[in-house]
Amino acid sequence: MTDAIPQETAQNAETLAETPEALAKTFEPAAIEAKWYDHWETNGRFRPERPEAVPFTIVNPPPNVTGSLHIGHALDNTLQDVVIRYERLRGKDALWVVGTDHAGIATQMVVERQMEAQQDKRTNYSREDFVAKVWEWKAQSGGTITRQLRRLGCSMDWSREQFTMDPHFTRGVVKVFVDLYNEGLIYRDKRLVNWDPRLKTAISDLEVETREVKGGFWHFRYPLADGVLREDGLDYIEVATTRPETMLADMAVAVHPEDPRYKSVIGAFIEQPLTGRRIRIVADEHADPELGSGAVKITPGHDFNDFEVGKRAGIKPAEMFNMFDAEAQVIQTADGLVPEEYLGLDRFDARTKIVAAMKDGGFLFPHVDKDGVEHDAEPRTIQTPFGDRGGVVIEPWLTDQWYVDAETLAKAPIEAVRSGAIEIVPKSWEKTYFNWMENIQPWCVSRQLWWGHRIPAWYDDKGGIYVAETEEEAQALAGEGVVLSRDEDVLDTWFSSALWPFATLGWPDEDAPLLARHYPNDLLVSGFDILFFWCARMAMQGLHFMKEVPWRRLYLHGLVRAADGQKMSKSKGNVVDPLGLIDKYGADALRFFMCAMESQGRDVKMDERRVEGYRNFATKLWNAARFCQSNGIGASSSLAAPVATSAVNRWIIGEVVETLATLDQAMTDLRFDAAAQAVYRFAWDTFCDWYIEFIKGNFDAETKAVAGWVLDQILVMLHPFMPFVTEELWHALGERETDLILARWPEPGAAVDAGAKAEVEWLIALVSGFRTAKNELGIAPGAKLEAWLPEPSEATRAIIAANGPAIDRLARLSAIHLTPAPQGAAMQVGAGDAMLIVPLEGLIDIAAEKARLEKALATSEKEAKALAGRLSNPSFVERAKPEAVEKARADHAHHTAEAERLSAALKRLG
RNA sequence: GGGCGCGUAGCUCAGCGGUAGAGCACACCCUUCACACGGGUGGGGUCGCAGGUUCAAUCCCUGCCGCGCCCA
Repeated sequence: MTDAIPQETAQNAETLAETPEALAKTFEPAAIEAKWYDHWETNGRFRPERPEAVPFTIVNPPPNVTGSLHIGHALDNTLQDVVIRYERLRGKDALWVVGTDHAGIATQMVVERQMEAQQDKRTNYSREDFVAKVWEWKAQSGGTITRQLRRLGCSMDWSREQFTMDPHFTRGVVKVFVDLYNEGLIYRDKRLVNWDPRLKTAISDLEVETREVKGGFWHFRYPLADGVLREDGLDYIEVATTRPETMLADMAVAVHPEDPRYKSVIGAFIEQPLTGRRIRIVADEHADPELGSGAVKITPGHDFNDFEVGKRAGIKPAEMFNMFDAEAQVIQTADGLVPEEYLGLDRFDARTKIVAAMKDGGFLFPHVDKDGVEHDAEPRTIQTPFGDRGGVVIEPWLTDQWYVDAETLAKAPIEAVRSGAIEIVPKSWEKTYFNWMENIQPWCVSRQLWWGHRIPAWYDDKGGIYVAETEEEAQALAGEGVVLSRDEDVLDTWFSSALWPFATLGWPDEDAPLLARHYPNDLLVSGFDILFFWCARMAMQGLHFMKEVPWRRLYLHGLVRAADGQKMSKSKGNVVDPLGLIDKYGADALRFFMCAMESQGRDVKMDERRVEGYRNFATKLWNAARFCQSNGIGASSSLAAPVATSAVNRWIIGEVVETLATLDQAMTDLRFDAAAQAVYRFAWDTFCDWYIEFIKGNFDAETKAVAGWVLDQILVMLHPFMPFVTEELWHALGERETDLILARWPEPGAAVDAGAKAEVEWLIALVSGFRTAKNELGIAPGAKLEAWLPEPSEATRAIIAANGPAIDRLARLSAIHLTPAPQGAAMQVGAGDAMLIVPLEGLIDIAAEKARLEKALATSEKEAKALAGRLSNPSFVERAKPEAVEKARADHAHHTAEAERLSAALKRLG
């Protein structure tokens, strides 16, 4: 194409394919992929200089530096690459930001695991030395996933690759923390957090997975103190719990204020059996009279519900008993009442021991099952919180942590989606988004880790807090001579990745040139599984700091599942390695599969046979190009469709126009499946199966020009989906002024020619009709026949006259006589309004031909009858849309005429 | 308990008011000079079930059954 965008035409000619050589018979992806990727990247093709062009921006969800490419990345990145390549071809200044995430917990775990393997551990090092080791590890192994993204063909701007712990990014993170603190949107608070006793850090609500675990419900006798009796005379209260060990930190027993069983003892005391602690009976609506005994033990320091009950009962968080250390082993409570024998026990060992002690003391009510057998506990399924990384049971633990006022920050993002400033695609996710955003809880952002962004807060020895971007500034705030120590904790990784859409563009530098041009981003493509973790938080921080939405559209795709529909997981052993699929079928085939299967709102089920099918598609295209090449059809020199006179050429140009419209619409709607299907059908069904067959043996100058042009349009339209094979063919077909990746999106400047379309469709009907008839009558497909067509319409006569060679070759008719047919048994084939007669006296099975025609007649009659029925219904004619009535009339006429032709044909057979 | 989604040909999936499609698989034919990773032809579906709205429902509404995910 000569109409390439000027600044890209000056290319290094040596890097382009030399004089076209004959293509090999089979398409072998591996060598081609490596060659072109390297060519694109080293020649800056992913981000050409286009200062005048409309910007288009996507930021890539940064994969963990620890990661390697899994099938979900393959889906996510394929979709982004398709969009970016599409927009780049359309001439936009397309920027695809790429980088990796430091992934605090995951990365620290990886390095610690390596140390473990060498009988070493993190705490053998200073913080600085350990962090240095992580950086070393990152330098060594951090590039795995970025290399793998290249194999997928992703055209990211590697020249600006980012890392969330790059100095400028860290500056952004620190500024955000300090600014939010100064605005009162970040604060330090003592409350219960989700504590992971394995990783020894707090985690956020989102990082907790609730799983069902088989557990027990133990019922205990809690004796009333001071000789108090209940109204019914009993001297104890029965409490039940799924976590008996927490009784070491019990601070109350709660009963419903209206519960008649306990009303009289509200305010009295319990003397706990094991600790001897005196705890008060409090009234609280949290206690459900219908549930168990109606009384619940309250451990405010170790249970989220109890924490609230405790606060309502006037217990301050600082006074709440804590009975666990960071590893969830029993420690002494502030009142010193935990018996020696429990100290140091793991929480689950403590549970066993406590149950035994209570039982021995006669304080356990056994559970009697339906067979009358006694058990210590009633078996129950317990909703149990687990850490998503550490995999152990989460312990609610009372600590000081940093919290973000998410509720305030969520307001603008909610409004942005409501107003349409952010469009969520598919729309069905909006409800989930609103539901979460509107019920959002304070976000705990501090993590007790070493790898990450250290919190910019300093403390003096009197508990004063100084938050500043640097130690000097903190010192200035505290005053000279005050001894400060920095907060030991780091920030939640998602706190930093929330800044990805703008910190990657240079923020907070005021003169960052990319920022104004590429923020807001145009689109974000992400899995729905990180809608809350990442997308929602980007929206919060983006709107707060940039005062604008981070992206105009948010596309959420599903998961890639195993062939049986199960979630892929290492433990199930059903993971499919995308690189293995690329090795086997090529990156183009895997990419096309991902697109073809990506219909909005549905998970993608892995189906290797489909990947294979799309590999076949690439080969099909390869061979079509090879055929064209061998017949002198090559690179087109025009963006616009060539001038065409023949019907077949005018028809195929119209088909390009229609395909392009379908494709553009699908891309606008982000319907990747529809887009892929449009190109697939055009390339295979229309171009290969019909157009090429029509032009075989007739390669005049016009046809060569049109064929070359159409093939080019296929390459351009298919390029976003299958970049490698298309780029290879692009160059193989002739000298080019630009690589395909920077070519121009089709602008045929032509329209559909209705006459040509009707003509070719008549020919297709003729050819198909003969193929079917021969097949059903057992006539060799290659047999050449002669046909008679008495009294053809003018249009039909013209088509036959103009398409002699094609009719001869495809319909395998040596002649169509426009005269009355000879008498005798004949095969009869319909095409449009014509019924062609092929006398085959003695050659065909008349019964079979009769059956064939009768079957077709029955179909036509059935259709005609159904339509007649509808048309005779007055309410249909009156109430249905006029177009529907019109269509029904036309269809009815068509089927009636068809039925007439078929009965006439049957009559001729006798 | 609340929310979302799914149930369409043997399989994987489109379609979502005018009477059902694709790819693969299957059957039959074809060593046609681009391609057997191919060409041609064909069989196969009461569109989960039951009601309702409508001239007309796979498509809209209600209920039910089954499956999955998310949040309590």
